Amino acid sequence: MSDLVGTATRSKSELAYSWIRSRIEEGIFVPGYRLVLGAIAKELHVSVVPVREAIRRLEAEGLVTFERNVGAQVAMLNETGYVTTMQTLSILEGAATMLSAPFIDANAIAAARAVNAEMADCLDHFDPHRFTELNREFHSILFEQCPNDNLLDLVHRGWNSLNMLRDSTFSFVPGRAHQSVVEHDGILALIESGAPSLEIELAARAHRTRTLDAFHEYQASHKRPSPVQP
Amino acid sequence: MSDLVGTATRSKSELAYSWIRSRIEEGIFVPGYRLVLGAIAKELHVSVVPVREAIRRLEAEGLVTFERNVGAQVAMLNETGYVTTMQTLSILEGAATMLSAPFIDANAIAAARAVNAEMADCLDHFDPHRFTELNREFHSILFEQCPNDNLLDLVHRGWNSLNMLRDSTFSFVPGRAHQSVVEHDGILALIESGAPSLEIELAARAHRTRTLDAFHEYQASHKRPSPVQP
DNA sequence: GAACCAAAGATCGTATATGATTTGTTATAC
DNA sequence: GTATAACAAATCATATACGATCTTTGGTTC
Repeated sequence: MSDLVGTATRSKSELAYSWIRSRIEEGIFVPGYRLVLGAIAKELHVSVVPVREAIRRLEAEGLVTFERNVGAQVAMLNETGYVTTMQTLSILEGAATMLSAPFIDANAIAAARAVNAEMADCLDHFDPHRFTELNREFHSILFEQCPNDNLLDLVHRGWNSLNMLRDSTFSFVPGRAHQSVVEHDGILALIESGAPSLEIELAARAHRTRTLDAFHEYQASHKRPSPVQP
Repeated sequence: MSDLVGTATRSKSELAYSWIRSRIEEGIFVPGYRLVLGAIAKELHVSVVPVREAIRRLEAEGLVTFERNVGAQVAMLNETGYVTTMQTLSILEGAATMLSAPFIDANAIAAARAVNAEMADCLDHFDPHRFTELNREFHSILFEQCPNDNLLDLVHRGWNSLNMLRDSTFSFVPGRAHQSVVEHDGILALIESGAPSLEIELAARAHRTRTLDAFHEYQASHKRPSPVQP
């Protein structure tokens, strides 16, 4: 409705796609939630065909799992899935940071520092939701100039999958969050100083790897509640 | 038909998917070839719905491009697409090699060396097709043990896209092919010697990067024929 | 009471049909 | 001869309908 100069008419499949996707991102459709074609179709006043197409697209992007003759549900990463995705992200983000570094100017660095400072504030005022948001923004600034679109695409895909656990219980674990803020500053300083690309890459990668380690510690001390299964 | 103990009954969508895909891989559907839903459906004696689904899946995998109300065609990588994909592959394959290294035993190394030797033979007997095949096999042996499935998946996806140019004119350029054989040996030696993981990763990545450089040189000297547009 | 079987219900998979959009073609004006 | 407009053909997008498959429920047997 509030489309500015958007596409003339959005396809029904497109509509279903963005509708489901935003529901997932907003946490309304939690991991494990069953996506029933007919129900969604009825809700959106379209037939099942475009809904089916939308769901398969979401499946390809890793947000949804689909089983033949059984149906679709919002993806639930098991622990190994989480670990491998984080590991892959450490590789991809490291490389993306390295490739972006030469194109990041003083303005971008200043903007990133500002975001990072606000993240620190969030820690004081205990605002996990905003913190997660800012974290994403920080990475966007960092990668916006990456000359390899293909690589960026894979990074976003990884973020998608990880959003499955975006219950902000973990991403705001004080220890991890604080570490994140500090290391962000470190990476920015490296870029600013014109450090060798490999050094930048390894720093960025190590950051993500330490986040993964923090996740493991967190797992060990807290039992995660099992996801809702409506 | 010659399914051994395959799925009870393959879905039509699955059928269409693998049919189109193999046609692309065999070079029957060349880059730029238009994929008309109705025509394929008729050919396979199915309706357009599963064909449409197959095509959108291929689109998600990067083998096909699709435009609303216009149709699908086999993807054509432009030069920047090729470069970015190669760059991404250098990163992914490097990391995969590093992660696999600890799990590659003497048998696997021997097998890889044998494949590599046959690749050298192919150079003498000028057998580009077999060479490409062996190259893939070599990489399979190298990555089979990678503990990160997610990463492997991305590598395969990259290979898919690159297959678009699998006209074997380039992959068999003598200089590049010979270099490839030599460097494969180098990587195997590194793994065998128990070199640090970072060293292994960088070697593997550098190999792919040099392949990309070779591509550029090749481009400079040979004008690629523009893809067929039926 | 537990295990098994059968029938009902829910949901998916696909064929067919029709409306919507794009592309190609022909005729007319200048 | 070129450009434009109207029309025709091709193709895509989606609704509807029905058969296929899985899941669940209720009953029966041991």
